[in-house]
Amino acid sequence: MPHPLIPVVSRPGDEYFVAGDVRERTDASRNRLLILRSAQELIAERGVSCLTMDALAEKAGVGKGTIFRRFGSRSGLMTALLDHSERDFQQCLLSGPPPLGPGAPALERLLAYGRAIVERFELTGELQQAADAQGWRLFAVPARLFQHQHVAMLLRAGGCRGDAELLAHTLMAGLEPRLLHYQLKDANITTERVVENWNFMVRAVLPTPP
Amino acid sequence: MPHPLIPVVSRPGDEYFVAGDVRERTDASRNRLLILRSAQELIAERGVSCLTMDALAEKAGVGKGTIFRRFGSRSGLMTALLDHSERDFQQCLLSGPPPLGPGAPALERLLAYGRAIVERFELTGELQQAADAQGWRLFAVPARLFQHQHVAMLLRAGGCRGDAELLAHTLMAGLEPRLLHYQLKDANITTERVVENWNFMVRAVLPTPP
DNA sequence: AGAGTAAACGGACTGCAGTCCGTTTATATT
DNA sequence: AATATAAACGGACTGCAGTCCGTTTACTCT
Repeated sequence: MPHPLIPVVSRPGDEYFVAGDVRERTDASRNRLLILRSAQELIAERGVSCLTMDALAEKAGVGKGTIFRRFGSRSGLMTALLDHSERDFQQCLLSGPPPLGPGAPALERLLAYGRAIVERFELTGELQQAADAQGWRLFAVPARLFQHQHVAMLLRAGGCRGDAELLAHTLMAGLEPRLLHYQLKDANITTERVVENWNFMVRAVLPTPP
Repeated sequence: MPHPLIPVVSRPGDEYFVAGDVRERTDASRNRLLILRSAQELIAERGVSCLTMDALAEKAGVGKGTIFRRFGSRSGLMTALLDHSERDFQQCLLSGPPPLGPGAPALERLLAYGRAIVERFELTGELQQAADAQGWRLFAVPARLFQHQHVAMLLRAGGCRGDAELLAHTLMAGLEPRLLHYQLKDANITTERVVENWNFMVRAVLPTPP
């Protein structure tokens, strides 16, 4: 089902394409860029929700089949559009400056993580929601798995006594794009309050420092 | 936008229809039952994901417009199908036997709530996910608001020191159908482990009893 | 360079959710 | 019983995601 050339986001350092050696044909590469660039333009003009695959195909000057061959689905396309931002973010977690990156205590890093996610939502939330769609395999997506591992690791490093793997799921569920959208856009809850709540949860779950 | 006759689930005791006095026309009522019954049959035969609105219209012997007039959307229909189960559940929370209902300490009631949600997922999870669809107004739905209020109330009653309203969101996010589906069906995590994790979170968030 | 081939292409086609609007009908009123 | 009217009805229609498959094309091998 996953086409070998569908772009993915796993860890920084991974190659952009799943299939190891196969080189991307030049026409394929040209069209990929055309499609992504056109998509960004259309989104800039009319917003994510107005982006139809037909319109995109026309604007990019390619057949609709080409888009689907490459990105698999509308949400696959959105995922690809998020790719750069996601890689940057992963890079920050892995080797950026503390407290987001390594070098700070686990607790601090978790707090920074929550704030970063909320702030990132302000920028890319609409895309994130569109990338969600169809969602019950959302959790098996590389970007998601990476972040889950990261949070679970920090929880363990912080000396958490619970089930780090599941706790990471639960905590992260509180930062889901859909929930953030509801809280920030519909329920008029401030960013700061959301971040504070995350901080509270994290502290509640980690043992209090001596 | 919400049609006056769209069935909702708010609190037990509310009337089934939003509009106060307007009586449902007899043909409307007959068709509503026809549609719901046919939907249940089709789902029993082929599963939720195979239920198309066209097939349903044909089986129920009504026009497709009639279905949409009444239920608004596919997920509205699913919500209506969940209605009974939801009402029963709400009833249990409000006036059932402890620890789910009143009479037990807040902590116990929260633990029971988590277990009940997970167990309910086993029965109605597929429907819940279908009712989700399109979801970023999911959180404004009556059934959801009710449960949110309930959990927030228990958190306050339990002496929680954080932001009860937001904590309720976050905790409940860990019991979302999509996440449960991933954990229980895809990741092969046991029910018991999920429940244990909920218990851990709830205990972490409430002050330890003396 | 020329042939062979695997991959990419494109756009007509399918299936489904959701809309629109002219028609029908249940109920209230006289 | 006849009339009025607001509500309900139904199915053709639209728009969009996603598929299919015959055609084209970029590379490889000789």
